[in-house]
Amino acid sequence: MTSPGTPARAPSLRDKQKIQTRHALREAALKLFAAQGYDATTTEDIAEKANVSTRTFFRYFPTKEAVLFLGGRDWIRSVADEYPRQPASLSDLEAMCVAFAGTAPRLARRFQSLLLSRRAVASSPTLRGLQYDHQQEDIRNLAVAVAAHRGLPAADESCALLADISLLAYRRALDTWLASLAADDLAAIITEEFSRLREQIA
Amino acid sequence: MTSPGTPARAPSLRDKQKIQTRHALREAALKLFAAQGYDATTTEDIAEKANVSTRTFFRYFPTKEAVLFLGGRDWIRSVADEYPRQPASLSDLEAMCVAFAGTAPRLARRFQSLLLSRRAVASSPTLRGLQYDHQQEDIRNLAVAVAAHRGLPAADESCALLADISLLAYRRALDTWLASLAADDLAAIITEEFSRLREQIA
DNA sequence: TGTACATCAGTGAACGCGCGTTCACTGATGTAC
DNA sequence: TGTACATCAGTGAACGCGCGTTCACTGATGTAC
Repeated sequence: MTSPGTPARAPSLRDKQKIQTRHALREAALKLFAAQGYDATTTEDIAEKANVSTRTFFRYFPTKEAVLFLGGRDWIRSVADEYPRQPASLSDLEAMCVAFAGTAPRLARRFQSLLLSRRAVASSPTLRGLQYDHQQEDIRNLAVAVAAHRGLPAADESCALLADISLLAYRRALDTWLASLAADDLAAIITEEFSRLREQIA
Repeated sequence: MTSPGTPARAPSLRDKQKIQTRHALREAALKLFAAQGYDATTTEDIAEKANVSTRTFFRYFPTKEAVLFLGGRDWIRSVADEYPRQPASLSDLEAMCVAFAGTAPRLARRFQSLLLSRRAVASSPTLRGLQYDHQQEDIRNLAVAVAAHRGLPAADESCALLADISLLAYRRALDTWLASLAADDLAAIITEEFSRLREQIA
């Protein structure tokens, strides 16, 4: 929201410290959640690890949940952007597969933090619920991209279904990848999962 | 767990009262969650509506979450039983579709309570997380049935994927059905969703 | 460049609230004889 | 069938705990001159 009226000043020292504090809280929370579990970690623990007071925690995040950054909102956007650019010779699903595989390098760089995040989510139903919400949002966003590509004014059931299936395949690939504990060949795993998908439906 | 050593006595008055109390708590909770939301409903509210003390609530359920009965564990079992009985002339996915459609009448009878449950789940991330967990369990159970049908010793990735996709289609059908507020033709909606699935993959 | 004031990130302490537990008890139901 | 005792569902009150809020404050950073 950098409105035209607000010229982007260079970040002041204060701004940098704020960013630093926010980052420290996020990082501390992620590590603690992964290590001890979400419920076993108090906001006090997080604040302490980030070297600020509990009170400060709540100045940065309205709730304990909010400290976790689950949404890859820029990530799904890049998939949605990539999808319509695929050649018309590919089927819808093939195009989707390529679009997802294209994000693999970016994800590979976040491997460690994705692992921590996964462990954190595994520790708490609430976090699984929030992750589920993000998935639903991803489906909606991707469905809109599919609709646009098909020249439809809005996403219909079929667009949403394609998005849903594709994200399912992607999620399964991601799980396999993270469980393998090897930070490479995510793109290959994604491609494999999509072809398995075609096999099972045929 | 009716062990052979414990002959099933006729339920005593006490037993009946216990069942009744448990049922009253479940019912009260479901209605309150659907009406006011999960977080806005206290265990005290539930106990009061069920005409027992708060203390008694926790004698029946270890946590507030536990009062909701989200799992259709007998339901997924019936799908899993139905699936291998389909004629070999059907494809895996067609067989799955028929197996799911077969449970439609049973679900139609629970229409009202499913609607309430859906509204409750919509009100809280925690409940969505628990529902997600049940979905994962359903996938595993169904995958085992697929494996058995295919003569495999254990469920592999392909079995799990087929189960995952099928449940996805089923869930989408269920959503459409519940959103339509019409308690009939669930089987038709399921069949339609499965054929849409085939279209999108082809 | 230096001074005076304004802003604002961070803090401490006290508090409200709901979940879930512990303890000591009551009274209805069940059982032994 | 009737009495005496045992069991156990339900209760009230007090408490611990962690999330999240409110209030009043400090001291560092930013800005106006």
